[in-house]
Amino acid sequence: MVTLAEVAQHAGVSASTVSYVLSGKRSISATTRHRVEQSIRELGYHPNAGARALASSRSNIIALMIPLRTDMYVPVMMEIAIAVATTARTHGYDVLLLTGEEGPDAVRRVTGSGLADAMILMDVELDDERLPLLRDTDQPSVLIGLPADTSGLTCVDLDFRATGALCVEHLAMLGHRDIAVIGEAPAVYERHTGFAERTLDGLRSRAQELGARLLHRPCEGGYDAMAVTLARIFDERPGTTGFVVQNESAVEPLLALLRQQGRAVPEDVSVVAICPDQVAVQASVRLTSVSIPAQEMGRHAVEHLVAKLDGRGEDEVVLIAPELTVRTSSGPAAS
Amino acid sequence: MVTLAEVAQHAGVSASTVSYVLSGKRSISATTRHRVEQSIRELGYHPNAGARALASSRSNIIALMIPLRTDMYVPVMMEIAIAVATTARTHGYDVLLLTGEEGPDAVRRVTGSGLADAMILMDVELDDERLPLLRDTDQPSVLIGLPADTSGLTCVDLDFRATGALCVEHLAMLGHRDIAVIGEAPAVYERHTGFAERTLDGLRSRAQELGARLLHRPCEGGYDAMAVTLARIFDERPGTTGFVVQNESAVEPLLALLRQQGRAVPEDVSVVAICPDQVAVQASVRLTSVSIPAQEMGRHAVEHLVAKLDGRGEDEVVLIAPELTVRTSSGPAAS
DNA sequence: ATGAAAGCGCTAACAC
DNA sequence: GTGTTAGCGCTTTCAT
Repeated sequence: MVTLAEVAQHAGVSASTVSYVLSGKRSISATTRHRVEQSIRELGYHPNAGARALASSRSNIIALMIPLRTDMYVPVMMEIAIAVATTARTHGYDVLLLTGEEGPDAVRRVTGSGLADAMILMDVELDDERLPLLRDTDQPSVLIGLPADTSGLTCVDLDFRATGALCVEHLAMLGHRDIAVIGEAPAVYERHTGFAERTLDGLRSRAQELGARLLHRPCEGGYDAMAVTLARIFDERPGTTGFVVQNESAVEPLLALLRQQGRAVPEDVSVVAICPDQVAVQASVRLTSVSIPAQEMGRHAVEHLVAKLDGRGEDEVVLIAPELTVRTSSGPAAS
Repeated sequence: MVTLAEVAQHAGVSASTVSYVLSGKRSISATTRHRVEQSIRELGYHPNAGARALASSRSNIIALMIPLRTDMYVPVMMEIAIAVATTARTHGYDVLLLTGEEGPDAVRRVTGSGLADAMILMDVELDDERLPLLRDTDQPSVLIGLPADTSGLTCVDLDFRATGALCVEHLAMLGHRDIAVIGEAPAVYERHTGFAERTLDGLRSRAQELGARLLHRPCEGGYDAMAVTLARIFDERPGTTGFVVQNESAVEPLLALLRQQGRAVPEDVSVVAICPDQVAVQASVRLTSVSIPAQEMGRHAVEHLVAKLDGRGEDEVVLIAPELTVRTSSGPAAS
């Protein structure tokens, strides 16, 4: 293993000079810099992470807590994780992957041990038990998702309320009066996941403003569950012509069932999905949808964190504006 | 920040005693152990990761390199990543998330800096450029996936050759003679991904042995691509009655298209999928499938790594035997 | 623009 | 069974 001292000796300078060449924290003459860089290359030197962390009390690591569950939005989580990792690298940080399993203890462990300089939490619940710890520590953090009380926290999320509103609006403008919402699995609502409730809020209030009738039904994924849900919906509201789907694993079953029942999309019923673009494009009908900006959220979270670590950056709530892409699953209501 | 020295003082013992209580590397009398543990709790002590890494030259971190691409098996990757993270925790390790982006440099950086004690590589290509580096270093590593030359390496993977054979066997036993294989996107084959080629090998050799005719077609995901591919297949081999699908995003489109063409599953055609169980169960027809044991692979990789780090554990190639679950998408060939 | 040297908090000989 | 102490490799004052 090559040490900084060896590099210093090889280059004929002192250890501190090598250190400063590396950090750029003080000016170095061009000649010595080049000599040092040359030695570094020749010897294949890599600074020791532990020593660096100990001396500087900076690990250059960002912790990312992902949910343990894989019942929901897996591709989105993955995309966020990848965006976090690649963005972090461009700022000189690595990413430590934590699962929700340890719960609040993970937060204590990471902040207490100096393993990471900052953390990003995904899958935040409305009243998340990790939040008090985050408020108590001076370690910067960013939530992806929105808890009930955001005071003293930085959050990044899609504006799900606006997303709900946008979906209803699109359908209402097309003349749809009876709109059904296919939601996430009941468990998601039971654990009060913020995005699901906020979407519902947006859907409901906008529907009321526009005089549309809304029927919301949570739905487990899959074909069978969707069949039951759909039957109930048409039972209660036979005149339903608009659908909003916020459940990836219900999308294709819904389309298949509608087809099977002889209801043409978009001639007889319109469908708007809230899902990643990939899902919307690959579905058997190209879906009008609001996409989930996974990459943007991940990138944003890291950049905010880096700003905080550099002493810039305030606490704030960033809500990303939803964008609805019209594809071929929505059209004017049959009259 | 609470240090080990402070704990020692508070407990009225020396620093080394505290250290040994923590590591269990020498016997401590019950009374001192309790006093120390008490102090640790009272003061809320957490060992400093950097200091520990420096002094012990062990970071207690395992690096996990995941592919940057998200065109394939995203839920599987996620499941592996989660299994790796949780298993690692049970052994006292944390997981550093690296994307393939940096390529071989990431390997150099991590081994060189002592950031991680070991690494797990996913998405290994047949002739992966990271392999020489792994062979050169004495840092333990495990590949999830199988390169062409496994000498000096430890690998864990589903036995895809046996998987292919098993699928053909199942269909052949049911009397199917003309079998079509819907594969991954062409790009996957072009980059010589090991699992895709090995599956194909298994399919082909077993088909030959059993006297079945095989038609292999790569396929981009999605409905439109699948429609084109399917048309071609029935064009070339009108008598096709068996399908093997190894492409998650082709599964549902295939089923929808078959339905649309009036080909009943499993009465007219049988379908066997190679995919996660979740996909097989949630599809519009419950699919006979060979599942991808993501959890098992992740767990296995970590446990092998931990064994190596503890001085146990040999290099070896672990091929997990495929299991085919019969569901309702396969049946006797129409005669 | 460069050097010397004092730690950072912990581990692991080495003593007893 | 416990204490003493010398580093681990780096950063960062304080000098010059």
